[in-house]
Amino acid sequence: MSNLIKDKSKKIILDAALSLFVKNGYSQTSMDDIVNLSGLSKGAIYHHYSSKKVLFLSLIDYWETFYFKDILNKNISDCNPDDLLREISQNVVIAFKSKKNIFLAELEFWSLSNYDNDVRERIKLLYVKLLKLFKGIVRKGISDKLYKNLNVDVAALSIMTSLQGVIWFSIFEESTISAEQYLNDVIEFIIFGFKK
Amino acid sequence: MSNLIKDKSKKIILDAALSLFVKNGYSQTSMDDIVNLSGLSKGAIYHHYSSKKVLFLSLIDYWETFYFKDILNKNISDCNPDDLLREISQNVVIAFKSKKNIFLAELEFWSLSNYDNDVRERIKLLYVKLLKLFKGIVRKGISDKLYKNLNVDVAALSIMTSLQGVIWFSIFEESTISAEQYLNDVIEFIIFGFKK
DNA sequence: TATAATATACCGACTAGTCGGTTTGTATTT
DNA sequence: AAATACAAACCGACTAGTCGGTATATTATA
Repeated sequence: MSNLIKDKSKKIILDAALSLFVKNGYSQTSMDDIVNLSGLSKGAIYHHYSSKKVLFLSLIDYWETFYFKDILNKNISDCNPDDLLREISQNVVIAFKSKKNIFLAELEFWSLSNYDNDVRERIKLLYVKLLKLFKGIVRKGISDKLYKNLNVDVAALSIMTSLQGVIWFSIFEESTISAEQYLNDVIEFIIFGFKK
Repeated sequence: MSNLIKDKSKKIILDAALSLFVKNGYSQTSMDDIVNLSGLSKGAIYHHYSSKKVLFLSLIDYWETFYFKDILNKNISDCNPDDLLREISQNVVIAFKSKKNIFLAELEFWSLSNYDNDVRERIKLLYVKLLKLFKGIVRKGISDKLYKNLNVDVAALSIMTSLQGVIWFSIFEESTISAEQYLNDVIEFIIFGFKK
């Protein structure tokens, strides 16, 4: 059978698994749930993924390419750091508006990272990539004499935690302020703080 | 039987449950695990807590009084906003150093909030309290002409997300920077950003 | 004060059901 | 014919919650 059809089945399984894991959590989702939602059989799922955990780990890859490709592929060298940070923030806004699930998935990844080494190591990789990007931007800002002599590590972590604040919005909807407003304001706030 | 002995048993159960939920997660912790660690019987646990979920919800109260009492009882009126923010940050540092579990528990609470309304409403209460405190501090800073005319909601959320950044450290230990250093720096960074 | 009556705290075997994973079988493609 | 892709019945380990019963403490009564 062609790779296309094979990949199609895999995609069906991943889509079903992602939506169920996000909606009900990893442990509260049974393989039978995934069987029912995907329309495929248990045999089919175990043919493609050797265990529930392997399926979950594959989901992280799937999720990363789906969501983070826009952010991780930014080119630092020929860009204004301020605008790049605004752009990244906008990417998060767009992602939040179109697929709130993305951040709920991230929360699930965090949670499992706490008691599973394989998941933690996999997620760690992602944050190393993200922090590397943020550090690069901050360094460019400093060498361009745009930002003051910041502690690059702390600055990068501040960007990350601020952006990750949207997770909060994806769980606890707050009426007085929208996630978009928060992100737009907080990134300006950070940029201001970075300035000389 | 005296309330003292009754409360002692409850405390034993809560301590056992907290450490297990944090270590292995809610779903991955069985009532039998709690039976074994606490040394009490299943009957005893179900005598005090009608279900696993009720036990978990009680744990949130237990956790809140244990960790957040120092922070939530701050008095705003007669204090310098800058110093109060530093003090709160220090409370978080101390909590992190003495009991990393606190933040892993918070992560577990977040995760379950995602797919359980009762848990979400309970946790929401906590964040409303926290945000109210932060908003009060920011408002004081503004009226004291210490801070610029900030959007109070965004500023409060920025404080919260920055402090919650320590959760990241409790899962992914990063060698280049410590949680303490992060917290100390990020609170100064925020205070600086608030200034006129 | 002694005793009876009741309420609370606790024990642990048991049950009904769930879930991850296996096995066996079939259809399709190469 | 061999390998791949899938179907579905099945298995054994595990789990939340129950229940009949015991022990201990508190209150009522004589």
